[in-house]
Amino acid sequence: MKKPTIHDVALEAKVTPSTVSRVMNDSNLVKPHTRQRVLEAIKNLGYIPNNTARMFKSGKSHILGLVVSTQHISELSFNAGFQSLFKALTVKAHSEGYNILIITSANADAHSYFEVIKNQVADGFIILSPSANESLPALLDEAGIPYVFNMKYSNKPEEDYYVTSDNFEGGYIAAKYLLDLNHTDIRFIVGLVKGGLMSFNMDRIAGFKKALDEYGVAFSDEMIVPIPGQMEESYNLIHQLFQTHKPTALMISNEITTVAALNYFYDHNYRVPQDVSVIGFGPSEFFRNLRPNLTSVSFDIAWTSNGIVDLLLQRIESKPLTTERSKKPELIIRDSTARNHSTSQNPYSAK
Amino acid sequence: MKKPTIHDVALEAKVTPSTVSRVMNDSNLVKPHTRQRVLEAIKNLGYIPNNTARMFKSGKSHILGLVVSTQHISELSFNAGFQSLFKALTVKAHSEGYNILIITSANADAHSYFEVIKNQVADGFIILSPSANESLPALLDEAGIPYVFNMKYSNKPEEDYYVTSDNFEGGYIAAKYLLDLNHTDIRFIVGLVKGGLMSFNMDRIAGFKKALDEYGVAFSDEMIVPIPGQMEESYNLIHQLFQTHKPTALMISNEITTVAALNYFYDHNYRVPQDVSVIGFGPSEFFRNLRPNLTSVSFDIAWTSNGIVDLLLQRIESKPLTTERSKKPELIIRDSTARNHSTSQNPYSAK
DNA sequence: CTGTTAGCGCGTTCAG
DNA sequence: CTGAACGCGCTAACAG
Repeated sequence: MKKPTIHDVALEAKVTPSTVSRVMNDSNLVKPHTRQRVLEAIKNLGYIPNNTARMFKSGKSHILGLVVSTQHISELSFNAGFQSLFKALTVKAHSEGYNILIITSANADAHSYFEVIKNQVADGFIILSPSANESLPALLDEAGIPYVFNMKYSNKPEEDYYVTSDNFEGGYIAAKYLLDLNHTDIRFIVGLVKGGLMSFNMDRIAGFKKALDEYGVAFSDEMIVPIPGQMEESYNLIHQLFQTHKPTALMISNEITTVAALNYFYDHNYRVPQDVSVIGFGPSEFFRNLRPNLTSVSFDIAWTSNGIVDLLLQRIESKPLTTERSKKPELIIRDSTARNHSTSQNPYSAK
Repeated sequence: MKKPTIHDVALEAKVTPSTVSRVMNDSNLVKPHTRQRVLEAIKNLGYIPNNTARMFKSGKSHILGLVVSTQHISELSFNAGFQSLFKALTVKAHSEGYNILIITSANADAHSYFEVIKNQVADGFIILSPSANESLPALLDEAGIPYVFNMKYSNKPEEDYYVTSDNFEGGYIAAKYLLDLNHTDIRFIVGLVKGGLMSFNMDRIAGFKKALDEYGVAFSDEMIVPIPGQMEESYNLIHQLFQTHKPTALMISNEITTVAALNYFYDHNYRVPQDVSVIGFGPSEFFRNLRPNLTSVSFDIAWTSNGIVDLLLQRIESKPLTTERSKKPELIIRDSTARNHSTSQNPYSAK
């Protein structure tokens, strides 16, 4: 009835548990004949080693905790970036002999995150899009828990464990391309988490500003449109935006809002790109499968994911940290962007 | 340097490990003053209990293994059903005090699955869309490993642990609605896994046939169009299909192919629903956010997910199995279906 | 209320 | 090549 242990196998095979252990771990210190007997006993009893005990004994779980906010989980649909990340992390972890444990926390403050994390079994943690404040790394460091973020976290990158796309560059190349197409009346729609901007959006905005600056176009706060929600809320806010003033070009920092915008344009007979140019941010495959095909700043999420896992494993194994932290994205030009022929200027940024 | 153990805390607080353990587990058998001392020692040393040891001791991991094929993982984008399931399972498991461990297997045969599963730490397993053959339940049962599938698995439901949507009903109501709209030239596109039909698609097809039968429309094999692939392959096969013969209505059993079909129609100026009616299968939110809004057979994935977790926990805790195994889906009528005015008949099913 | 004792299942010494 | 002995960190049973 009860599950057989290594001891039961030992009795059955007329050896000691040590020998069974050696067989289980492919030690070559076992005579073929003995091994044979043990193997048979294992089969007879249907013995399955207690993995918890093995973890306990070895001190390694071969599990990586993937920490995501419940908000993030609930945004899974149409959130192509998260999907790709999740997929690539899983595949990479698996190829390194690790499994992914999903850990969610309803509250995203540093203390809640830490509480949840420290009660988990994992060799290290991948923390996605932390909106927790800056004390989280300190808590984790103090507890000796290895972790890696998927974005810059503090303002001191040299103390920071993360692997990310170069978001500054992303904002920059998107804006530059639109400016080249004679757009100046641009809106940059960025997601909000709990009312605040994530670091990656701040970086994209900085890149956006740099491009404007290079082209002598004045920046104004109205160009940044924060969208604090999901599909429906995004849709409504796009509606509101276009009721007030129709920009000639949109940069949209998250995929859900991008879909919402395209749906809005479809429903209201705005033509993309004739009436409005649109640039998305995220994994290329996603935008290729939208209609119209979307010009997008394309992040190499497989690269990021591999880097995150590599860096984390280096930390876990106390090896030198050789992983590159950042990679430049690429602008993929498709059918959603066109030259601006109107004279429409950002009404707010008139010099 | 080394992480402090319960023993170190005991020394620091001048008590025994048992007392520390009591404090950690909120036992009320500790004098407030002693508790205070222990709590301080814990804080001073930054003590974090060894979760592996706790798991080992208690024999429970509070982890549910989610077994998915690597193929499934790689189809994550646009696979709304899987996304919803994943999300809802995570949320539900979390609300029950469990975490989800992602387990993937490149090979989907029963033996590979079993090998992977038995080397994992989890109290039970949720096995998604198993394409493994029927021996998997037997292997699991023999090893005493609790599991639940997300679809009927064997042909003996009474021996089967699963919670699913009623797929027969799904196929039936979709076909019936199209028949009511005067469509007879219908194609039912179903996904293929490793060249075979999953049980849920077989059920949907059976429902489809029943409706045809009720309306006196002859079934022919050509009405079932297997699509063995992802976005691009789906797109090409839709193209091929419409080159050969244009049906007046499409039922599409998976979301990726649905998107591919809509993209194909967009690219080739087919109007939905004027030129072709389309019904999707999956979670409602997904189809509501497509353009045109898609009529769909809507599965209550939250219900299914909750049921899967409930049933699994009942098995884990050896409680009576009270969970319902199946729920009828609902047909949500939106903008992608219209009455057929042509006289086009399924050329293969002419009586 | 607190301490003592014992053991979960396994792997790794160290002897032989 | 195999066995005996020990301990990983924690908790539960039993004493006191």
